[in-house]
Amino acid sequence: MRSTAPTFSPLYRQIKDFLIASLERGEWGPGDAIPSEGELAQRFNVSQGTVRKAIDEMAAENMLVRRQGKGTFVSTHSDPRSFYRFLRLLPDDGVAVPSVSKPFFCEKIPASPEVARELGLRLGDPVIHVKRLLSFAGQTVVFDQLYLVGDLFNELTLEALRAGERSLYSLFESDFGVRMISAEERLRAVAADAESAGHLGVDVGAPLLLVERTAYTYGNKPVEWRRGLYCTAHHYYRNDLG
Amino acid sequence: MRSTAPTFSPLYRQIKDFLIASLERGEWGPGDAIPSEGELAQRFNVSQGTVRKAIDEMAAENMLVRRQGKGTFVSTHSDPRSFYRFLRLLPDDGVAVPSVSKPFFCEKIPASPEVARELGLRLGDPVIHVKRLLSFAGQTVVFDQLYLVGDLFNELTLEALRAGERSLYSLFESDFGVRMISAEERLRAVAADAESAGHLGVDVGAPLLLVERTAYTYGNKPVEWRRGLYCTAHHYYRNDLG
DNA sequence: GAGTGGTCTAGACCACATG
DNA sequence: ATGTGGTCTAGACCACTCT
Repeated sequence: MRSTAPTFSPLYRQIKDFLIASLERGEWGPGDAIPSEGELAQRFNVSQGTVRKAIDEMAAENMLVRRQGKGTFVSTHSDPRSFYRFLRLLPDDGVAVPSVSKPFFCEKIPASPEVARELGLRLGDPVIHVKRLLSFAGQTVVFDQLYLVGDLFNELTLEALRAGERSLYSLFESDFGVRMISAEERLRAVAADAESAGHLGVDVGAPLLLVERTAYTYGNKPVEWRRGLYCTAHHYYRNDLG
Repeated sequence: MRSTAPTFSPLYRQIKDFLIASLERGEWGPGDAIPSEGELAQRFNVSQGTVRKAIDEMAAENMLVRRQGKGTFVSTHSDPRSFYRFLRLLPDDGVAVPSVSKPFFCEKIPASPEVARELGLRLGDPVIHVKRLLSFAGQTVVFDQLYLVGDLFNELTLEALRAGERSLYSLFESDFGVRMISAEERLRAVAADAESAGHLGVDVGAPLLLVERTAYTYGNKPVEWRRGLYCTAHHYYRNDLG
């Protein structure tokens, strides 16, 4: 790891970058343990403290999860305690409830100007358009429209989406090897149009929370753009300003 | 340090707690430099690395700001680069613009059930009720109603609120010694009522973004509850899911 | 040059999980 | 008993800022 050439990034950051690249290559799958700090230190010829600092940063960014006595593990969307953190909607009483996803539309289309811009594609590049509803306790609360980079989700079908009880991101991770690491959301209040009103069981013109999300995988590469309409009559979007 | 159970907290955490208590006591004011890592290490009879870890955590929580070569400083809401991070509203083009706050109402009232619950007060305890408008580029975009713990903001008047160009939190910090450290927000889409519609220049029933915020000072003590109505016709609420 | 935070090392010991 | 992450030390040197 020590390089003779003049380099401007500290050792622990080079190690972090190497580990991220390894994750990207799929060297260790979601839920797997990565090598111990001691072993990595030997492998890179650095002290354990240096490896530790690299892993600390990655854990802070939710790419890895440390568990004392057991090891360090690759985060996974299947594990609620580590990677189930993108849905911020809670019922009024604040008590989280399992959600049920009901996809009902899936089609490959050419990217519109808006979608192309948000996903960093060229106009007309293939994207997968998905529509789904989300329910809490039997009540439909969210109408989502997803646009996925076509090259990465080539064989995605409605049947595949409907299989299993997993979250979408968990499915993307296990079936397509695409892991969502971070996302940026833009929120607005809008009036319900006819389609949304029908899906959510509200009147046309009723206020809905519009949530537009761009989701990124390793290297801040955008892979999903999503437009969700949330009915906030009995639920709210929670945000912690840390 | 703890008494409920024989659970021991690590050294660096005890040091962190001590530093937080010092900040709470006002030992170092906002913007001041705290003692250097070396000096603190001597003072506590620990190694510099242990002090460092305590400060690292506090910097990650935005209580302190490190500046290489200069020192470590107490965060302040007056400094845009460190503590001006609670307003998440941006114009559609994404380019931040300075905001102008126009308070127009300030009155001491007894806490309603809702306010008492959110602020951890008893029903009827004194709170300060403030109303203000926020503008971007001459356009009124936010109608805020604040409820402040009365004991901490005893002499707050409309004149004081109007003095200066500072943000409210900057004023609270310098004039009342109350520093907002973290906050929790709950967002909903609602229809504009008559008062809000008038202030924001929209029709009654137009969709508005309702943002309810509880803000906390040191020790997670709630000191402000706020209900804001955002007109999101040309602005959006930005949220990063890290 | 003096003082600060930032990186890195080598080694010790503690706390937790598992066989 | 062994292996893992978590804490702590003492000291070295680097990078940045100011005088």
